[in-house]
Amino acid sequence: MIPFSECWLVDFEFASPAGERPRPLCMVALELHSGREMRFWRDELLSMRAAPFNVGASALFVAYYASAELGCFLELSWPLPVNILDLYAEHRCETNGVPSACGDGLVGALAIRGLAHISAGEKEAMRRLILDNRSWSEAEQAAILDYCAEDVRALAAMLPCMVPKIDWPRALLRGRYMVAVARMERAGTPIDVPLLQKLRESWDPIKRQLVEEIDASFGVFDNMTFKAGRFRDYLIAAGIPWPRLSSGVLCLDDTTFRDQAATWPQLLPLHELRVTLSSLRLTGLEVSADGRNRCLLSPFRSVTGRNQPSNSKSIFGPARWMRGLIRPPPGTGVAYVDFTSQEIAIGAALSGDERMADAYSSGDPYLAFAIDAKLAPPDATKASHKPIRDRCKAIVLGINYGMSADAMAVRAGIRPCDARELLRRHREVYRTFWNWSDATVYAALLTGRMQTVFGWRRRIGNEPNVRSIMNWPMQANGAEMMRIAAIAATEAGIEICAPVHDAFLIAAPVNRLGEDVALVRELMSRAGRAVTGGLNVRTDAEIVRWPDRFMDERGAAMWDRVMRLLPGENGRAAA
DNA sequence: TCTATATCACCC
DNA sequence: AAACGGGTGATATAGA
Repeated sequence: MIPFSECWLVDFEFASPAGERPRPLCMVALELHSGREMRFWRDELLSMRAAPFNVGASALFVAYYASAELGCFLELSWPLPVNILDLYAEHRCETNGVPSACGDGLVGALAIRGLAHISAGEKEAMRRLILDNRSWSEAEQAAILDYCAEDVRALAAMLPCMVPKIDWPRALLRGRYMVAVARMERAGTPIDVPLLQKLRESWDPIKRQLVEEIDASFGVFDNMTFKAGRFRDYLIAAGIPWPRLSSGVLCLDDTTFRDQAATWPQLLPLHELRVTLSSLRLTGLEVSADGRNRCLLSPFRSVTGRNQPSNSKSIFGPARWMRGLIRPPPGTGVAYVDFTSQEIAIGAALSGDERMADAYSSGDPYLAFAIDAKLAPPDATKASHKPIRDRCKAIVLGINYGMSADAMAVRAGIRPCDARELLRRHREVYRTFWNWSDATVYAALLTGRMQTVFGWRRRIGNEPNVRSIMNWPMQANGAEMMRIAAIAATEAGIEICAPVHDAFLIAAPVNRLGEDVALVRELMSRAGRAVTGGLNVRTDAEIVRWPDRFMDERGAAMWDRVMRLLPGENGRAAA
């Protein structure tokens, strides 16, 4: 039963060139109970000041991937629907964890429910016609509207199948998140376009020059590509032994190179060259004419319910140093506000382990573990007990991922037996957490299901990965916390440029930036408490005002290196 | 010559 | 037996 008197199924067709906001082309809306249908072409939509149907409290707005429709609402400056049901989000929630045989698009979602729809080929043909972006003949307009109406009828067919399984309050919360997604996708991240242009133009010649210079003494490149065969020949000639993978091919990863270069320093320039060449990817970055990096956030795409934007299209995808391209325009600033050790807080709260919660609340859960485990005295500090704190940090972080003692030993640079001992102490000190974690894993394996506090679900497949199940509550509830914070912040009028898994980049005029940062932190804290049931999840904020550029300190060295390669004068990193 | 796969690098 | 969770994507090499 649908608890609304009106139920409008809506689909827009629109074009959105890389990085640009959507350009609505047409819309079809169908009311489920009465069968009333309306169709509008672009010019009519532009003349309307609000949606031509009820979007108030008594009506339900239904769409597939609603952020697209809501993005069109924002573009048209229409008041947004109060109640949103996104069948994409519900489809994902219902089938999450089961490999999707036909994908998670509208066609696939219909197919697994035994509902026929137009073929993917026809859909592609129509998309091409729509993206053609010219003026369309009357016949073409009619064809596009028919196609749009076809999708709306598909929604009408799918909705009754899904209604019995819908958890309304939570489904509507997910719908509300899709508004936040539309707003974040619309805002985008400000980019230093002139510098980006320069990098794009100069990179190829720079690369060529670097390869020529450095490869002169190695001869392992063929034009611009590294050849494993030639490298092997070089190694033989130079008498350097080299590790191989089980498949027999040479190990060419960063760690192996670094280790080998410690013994044969002549390899250092080659290693540096490989690192430099592989780290700059600018071709896919979607930047609009107004200097904003915008891309689909792909909400609910991962098993944990996290957003999953394309790494090449988003500025937060590639290596961190490239974030130096983020630069607020004159008169404005940006802030990167992230949850501090979010997953530790969630684990402590959901398990009810007060000792772990205290460790989190102390501000340094790693040192607190060292003290709790009696590896450091109660008055130890980060400075006084750095080595033991570092070891404990590696253990605590590894535990999140279900890491083995051996892997932790490698990471912490300690002996496996010492890592095992630290792990044992962790289980002992935080027994409540471990009992909960073990029980959660058993329950998941027995029932084949898991769920977050706000109802994001996961089914367990045939070959469950226990480490994945162990980590899922932390990551999935973390994603939930982010969704709630995103809803609250966007509804409060904060401009969120992008969500970054446990952080937001926000933008504001400089005279309001401080206030906005304070507000977003308060709203994130509230979202934290909503998920943890009261434990305060702390946040950190990094503020950048024009004319400075954004910089992640872990990327500053590489940024400077690249800037030195560029011809002419270039701004240094402002951390 | 094109495509599939393995490997690697990066993000949180 | 493997033993680090969730991802995307580029590239080099093998195979059709």
